[in-house]
Amino acid sequence: MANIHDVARVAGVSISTVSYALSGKRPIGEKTRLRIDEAVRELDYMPNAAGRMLAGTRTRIFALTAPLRSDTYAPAHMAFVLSVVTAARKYDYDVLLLTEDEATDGLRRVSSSRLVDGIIVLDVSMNDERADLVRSLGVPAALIGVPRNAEGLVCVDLDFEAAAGLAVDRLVDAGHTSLALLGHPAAVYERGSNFPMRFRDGFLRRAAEREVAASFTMVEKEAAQVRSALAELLDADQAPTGLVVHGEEGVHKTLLDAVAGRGLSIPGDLSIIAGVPTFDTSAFTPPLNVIPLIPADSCTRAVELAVQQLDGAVAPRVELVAPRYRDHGSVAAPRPGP
Amino acid sequence: MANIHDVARVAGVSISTVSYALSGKRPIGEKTRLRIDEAVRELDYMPNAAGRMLAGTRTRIFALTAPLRSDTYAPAHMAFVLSVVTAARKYDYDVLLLTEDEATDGLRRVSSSRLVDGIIVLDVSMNDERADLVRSLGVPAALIGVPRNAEGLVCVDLDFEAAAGLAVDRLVDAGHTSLALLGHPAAVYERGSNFPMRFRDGFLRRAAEREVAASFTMVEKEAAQVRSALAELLDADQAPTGLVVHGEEGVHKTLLDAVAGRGLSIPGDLSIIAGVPTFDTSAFTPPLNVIPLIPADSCTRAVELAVQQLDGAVAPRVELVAPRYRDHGSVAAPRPGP
DNA sequence: CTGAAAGCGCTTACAG
DNA sequence: CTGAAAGCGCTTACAG
Repeated sequence: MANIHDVARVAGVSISTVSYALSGKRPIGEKTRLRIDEAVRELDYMPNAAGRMLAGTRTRIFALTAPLRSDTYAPAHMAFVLSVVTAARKYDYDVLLLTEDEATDGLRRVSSSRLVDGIIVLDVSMNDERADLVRSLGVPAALIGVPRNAEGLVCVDLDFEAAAGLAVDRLVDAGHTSLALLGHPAAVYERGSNFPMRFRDGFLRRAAEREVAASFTMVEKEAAQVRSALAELLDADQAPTGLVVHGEEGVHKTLLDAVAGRGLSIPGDLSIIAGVPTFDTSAFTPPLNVIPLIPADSCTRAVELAVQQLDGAVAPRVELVAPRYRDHGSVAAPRPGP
Repeated sequence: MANIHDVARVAGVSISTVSYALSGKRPIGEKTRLRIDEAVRELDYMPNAAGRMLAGTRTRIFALTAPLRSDTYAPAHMAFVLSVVTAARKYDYDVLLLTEDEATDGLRRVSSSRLVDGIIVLDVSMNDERADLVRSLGVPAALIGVPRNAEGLVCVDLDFEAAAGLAVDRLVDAGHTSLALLGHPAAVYERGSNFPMRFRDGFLRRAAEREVAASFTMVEKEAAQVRSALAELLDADQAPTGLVVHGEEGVHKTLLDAVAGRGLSIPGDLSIIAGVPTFDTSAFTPPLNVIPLIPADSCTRAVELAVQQLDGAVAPRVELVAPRYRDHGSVAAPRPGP
């Protein structure tokens, strides 16, 4: 395999000229450049990665730590992982994948051996030991998700409060005055992640601001529980006409079944918006309006912030990504009351 | 950050002694080793990865190319990716993740820049351009899955034929004389992957060998189609009493619903075995006996074969991983005939 | 059992 | 606009 000396010899220049020509870090004469380009092509030269790493200041590798917790939804997880890789490649960075069982040891290892220039931390939970580790390592890092203690860290996450607020706005704008949020199982609110809480709080706050009735119900996954939660809501006085659902894919499907089972049509009798799912709600029957959790949005920004840290200090921050709304026809004006 | 010279100075030895002490490649005197160990601890020394790569013969990094095709089942895909990383770590290897959109370019890049020592190719399809590329690159590589042209390549895969044969054996051993295989949708057999075919062939061959009646039906995903396929089988003369199911998670669930809907019990009226799923059939109602596709089995072996190629040539091969059988109580003797 | 030294393949001041 | 040379941090013959 050809090295930089071979290229220099064939092109009749010094290796530093080859290096500069390839990196573009200093101007190269027209004819010189052409000869180098040709030598590179002729020899099928590609710079040796280890040589670059050692001589340069960058390894051009990021570590990605992506735990697969039991409550992680695999397709979403995968989408995040791939989005990080895709975003990193735009900056000519490769991504080293670290798994859960080596979460902190792996981070320690790749950063103290200088294998990586920085770290992307995926799926950060409230009490995430990786957050504290990253802080103490002092390595460039961007977290996707917000730990309880985000001091000194660069975090990116969807603006869950705004997302819930957006759902409320769309329903209220359509004329609804009684809303309900069907949330995750109770255990989720007691445990690690904080985004279900942020979503719930955003929902209730915005509903209050818009001066509409609003309720919040935690829904267990079992079909029977979903059905009874729905029944309880719809059979009450002042039954909500607009629902926001924040839960797993299965819960959405069961819910839609249950709604149909009660002879209700969407959006004729009931308007529904899916809150920050990572799955596709446009294939549901009927398709649901949605405020999706878009992996590429957070991941692109996280990679960007990691790259920026390499060139200079980036102020610690929690950066919230704006939610988006997609209309699939599941929201309409409520039926006129009796 | 401390380097090897710092350690040598603190320990009062030469850097070569430090290097050998750390690598264990030559015997070191008792006291010398202790002083080095202490210096390492005191300085919190960790060898620089780029330095090792450049001076040594290994980068200790494998590339993993893991396309996410539309028909890929994400949770399984993720399990394979994580299994590769976990297996690689056992050999002190890290894993660089390459995505679909950079599949061949990425492989070319990381191998000609010598960033990686070898390549693990995931989810190989019949006509996989990555297979041809890997062959032409001449880089150590292990493929998981078998391309149409496997010449010169090291491939690992589940023995799908044996898996289907095992399912047949278990049913026949239990006393069944009429079996049916419910397979994937027709499109799957017309397209890329070859394992559904191998599973089907193994099923039919073993059934013939065991001299029992056997049928094969391709089943579309829609619930109605699953129900009608089942009805057609069970309403026939000589209806099968033992089913093997090779399909997606949803199809299994629909099938179990349909069986229950017909008032049939498992395994009382019908014995069922799930063929090579990547999901958990023990949580179904009822739990299903299963010949699982175990990511760790294939991935561990693939990584092992990749590592072996670094030390010496490994003969090209298609190595089939033996299937395993897990009993969850969904197979019993058939009801005595009328 | 240990050391001095060459060399891996680059990048980047320094110099002209 | 270009080159000679130092140096990044290791590993590994070579030598004793």
